[in-house]
Amino acid sequence: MPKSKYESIYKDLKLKIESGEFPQGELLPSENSLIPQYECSRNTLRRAIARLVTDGYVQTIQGKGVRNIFIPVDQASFAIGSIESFKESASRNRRAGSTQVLRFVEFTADSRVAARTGFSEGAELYYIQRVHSLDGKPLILNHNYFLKSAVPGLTAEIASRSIYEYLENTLHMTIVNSKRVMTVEKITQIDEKYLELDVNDYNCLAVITSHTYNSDGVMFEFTQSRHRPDYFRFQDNALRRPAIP
Amino acid sequence: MPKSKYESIYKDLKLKIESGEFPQGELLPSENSLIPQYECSRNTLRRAIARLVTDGYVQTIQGKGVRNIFIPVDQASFAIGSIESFKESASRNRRAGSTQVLRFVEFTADSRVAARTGFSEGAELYYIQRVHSLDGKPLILNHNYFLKSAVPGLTAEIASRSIYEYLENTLHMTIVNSKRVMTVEKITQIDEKYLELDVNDYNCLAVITSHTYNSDGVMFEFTQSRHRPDYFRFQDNALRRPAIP
DNA sequence: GCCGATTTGTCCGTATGTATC
DNA sequence: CGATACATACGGACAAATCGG
Repeated sequence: MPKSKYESIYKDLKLKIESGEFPQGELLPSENSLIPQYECSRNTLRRAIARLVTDGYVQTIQGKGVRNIFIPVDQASFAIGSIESFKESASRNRRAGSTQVLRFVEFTADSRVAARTGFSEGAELYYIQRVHSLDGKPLILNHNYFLKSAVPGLTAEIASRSIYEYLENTLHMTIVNSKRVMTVEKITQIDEKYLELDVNDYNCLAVITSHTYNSDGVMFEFTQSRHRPDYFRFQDNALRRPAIP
Repeated sequence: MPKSKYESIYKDLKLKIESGEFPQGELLPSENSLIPQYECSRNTLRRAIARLVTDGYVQTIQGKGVRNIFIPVDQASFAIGSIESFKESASRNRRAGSTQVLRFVEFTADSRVAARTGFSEGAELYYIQRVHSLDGKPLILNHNYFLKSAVPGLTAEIASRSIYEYLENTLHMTIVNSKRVMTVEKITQIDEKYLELDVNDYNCLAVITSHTYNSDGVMFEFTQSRHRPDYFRFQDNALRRPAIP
């Protein structure tokens, strides 16, 4: 049940590209030939194609056509540019994911926490510490801070399944925007313990710090994800020129 | 001399947001009030705003308005989601950047190189090894492979300044798309030497591997960038729902 | 080099839907 | 409920780039 026409066209084209229906490296059928197939206006088709561009699936070339530059990636990876929960990543990569909740506390942000997370001082927060494992191997240590007023009723039980599923399906919250910063940091004793690392092997890990906003423009989540370096792999598709359509 | 109307509107709004002309966390003037100011159609204005959304500058909320969620970042960082040369990053962060060319060779891709880079076997390539420094401190060790047929006339002298400047201003090539993968790897002796690292300190670094395409859809560059971990910082802005407008 | 056909890029005006207040 | 604001969709016009004759 796609909400909009351009989205269903986008999904259909994406599927056809992934399945190899369009030859790799070649041009897709022209706009004018696709428009009657989808029974849509030119703008609507172009919108669908614009999304394929930002996905890195195709490249438009003025005067020539739309080139299919899709390359399948078989390795497990996390996507950049889109927000994905661990559970979604696991299922996309067809792996068995599991989550263990180490800590679940409610507290009030003091000045130190406020400065670090971006929440205001005095805000009521949940702090959740979790380990995500794939095929039984611990890969990610997560430190989550959620704004209680925006995410009421969170429990350790929910945290052990999927917080995002709860936010979207139960609270009907719309997650929109996430500002993320990636860095590399030294491992701590906590990392060593829960990610089963050995300092003599890797002595640092990949850290992703994110501020996430809901559709009301409220920052409701601050998270630090600490990734095992040997299983960390982030993908990105960067555009130099246009960016939108 | 902005090429298009929507781009100049985008730049103007972006500037006004950065300069604090619109209050932080508040709504921007509505579309209908901005349209007469820019003397444009609604579509054109919405296109400009859509780019601000992907930049993480604003968030549109149906029925309410467009919220300014811009937060200035003062730390030096590299942008994800857009392609930027080292020289551009340095100047954006107002730092003194310098580049040292360690190796500059021309060779033919054998099967091993072809498999690793994605170029076809037998392709004529440039291989360039460079160190980028900021304020005299070596930060990035770059291994570049360029397709000779697409990037003719490259010299070590050009490589010591800016290859992208040469590509765009002299060869008039349009760089469009770059697929990137970020990982964390152990440091090698080469890294240790040129990035002045100490294995007893950090024993790994951030690696960004990228395949870059020009406007003809030709992959003309394969690059591996190895970043000093203590100065590595990548920013990203992720969108969960739409992606385009 | 020119010209015309094709193809993508930009821009406009309008109508309708949907969410917020 | 009506007014406001953003979201989707359509159709048309012209510009710019590419390609073949």
